[in-house]
Amino acid sequence: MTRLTRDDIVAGAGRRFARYGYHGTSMRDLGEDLGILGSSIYSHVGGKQELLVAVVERGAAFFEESSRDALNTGTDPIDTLARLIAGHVDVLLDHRSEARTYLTEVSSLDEDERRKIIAARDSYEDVFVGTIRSAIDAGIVRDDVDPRLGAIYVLSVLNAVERWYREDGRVSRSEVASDIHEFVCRGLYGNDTEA
Amino acid sequence: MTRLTRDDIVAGAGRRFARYGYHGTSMRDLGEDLGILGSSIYSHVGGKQELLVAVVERGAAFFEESSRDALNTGTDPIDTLARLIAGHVDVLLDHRSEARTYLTEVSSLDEDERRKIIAARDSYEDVFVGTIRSAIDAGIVRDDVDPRLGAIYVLSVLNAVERWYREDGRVSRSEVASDIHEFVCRGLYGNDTEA
DNA sequence: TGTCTCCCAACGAACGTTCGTTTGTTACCA
DNA sequence: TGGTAACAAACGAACGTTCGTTGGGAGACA
Repeated sequence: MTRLTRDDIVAGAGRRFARYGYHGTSMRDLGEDLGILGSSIYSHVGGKQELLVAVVERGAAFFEESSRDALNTGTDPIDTLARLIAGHVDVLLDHRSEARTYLTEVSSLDEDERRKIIAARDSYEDVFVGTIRSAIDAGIVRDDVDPRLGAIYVLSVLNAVERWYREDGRVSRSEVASDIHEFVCRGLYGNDTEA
Repeated sequence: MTRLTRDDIVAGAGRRFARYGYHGTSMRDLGEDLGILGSSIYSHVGGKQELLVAVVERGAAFFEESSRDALNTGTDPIDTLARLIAGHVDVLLDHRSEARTYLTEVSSLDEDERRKIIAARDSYEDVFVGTIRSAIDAGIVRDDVDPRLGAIYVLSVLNAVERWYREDGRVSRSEVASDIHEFVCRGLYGNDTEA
């Protein structure tokens, strides 16, 4: 029976929040997962809301880091978009609990923290918008695409991945990423394109 | 102060569940929305879980009806897909509370009901899968599209609409539907196609 | 090396509150 | 006058949280 660290508690909270939601999780439930009493959690953390903040901020940081990497290493708009997509899928599947909680429990955050997270989410979305806009300017993406709507569509497809992807399935995560990239670029019709 | 019907209660519950989630809603909260005491709700309904079931089943019925209409009136796979998309957007925006609760609170349902709803959701998805498969057979959709994945992508874009669409915005819901149709068919590149 | 002290994760009981729900009563409308 | 929507009070259970206590491990000193 080893002793737990604050990180253990936050990780456990993430798993619970992701599966049952913030309001569907009690401190005693969480303690049981961790093998301690609910009250013992307060040796590590100020309260339940503080746990949610910690989980959500971890999730936000993963996405932010991913988009920064894509912007730094992308050679052109479409390459950047491919990196954004692959990075998003990786974050989603490498950090499922934090990612899911980040995506679904924003409304359970207290006012101030919620504003911060919404701002972070908006600026992450802006990276997609800017990349698509650049691709339009470069003549790669058709010019009747609204960059903002396009970004929303791409992120909609991406965020849903976590809900249907099975780790033990016969399709790897990099295949998922490239399949999504192909879908959002070529669509269902997918006539040949020179890009 | 008119007296309320069971439908009023279910509608109010839908609004609360959609905004704050099932576990984030108390019977007293709900009563306050309706102008009565929380305990008075029990004059209309057996309990909280029964309210969730009623809301979710309404949501499921709307989607089921929409897909049936599309199948009955669609002239060809792509026309059917367009109708499925427009119908989905209409359900989402005409019945936001029920639709959102249906999409997000399945995990709060008791075992038996949850299984029923998941089955309903799967058979709704199957309509999209079948339509895409038909479109592949007809040579309209490229044959390297996995119909199941394609359906998931399309539904991912659709289900997200409710989260960003603003009724007072400058874009109508039918414009949303046709824009999404164009996106999922042609993608971002969107080279011309004869369809 | 032995022992002593301090630390702190974890306990277990209890706090006040809120939860979903039950019950008996009231007051209105058909 | 019968039926019932709504009230008001109360139930036990569960909630997030507090608090005094405990017990075992790490470092200091002899």
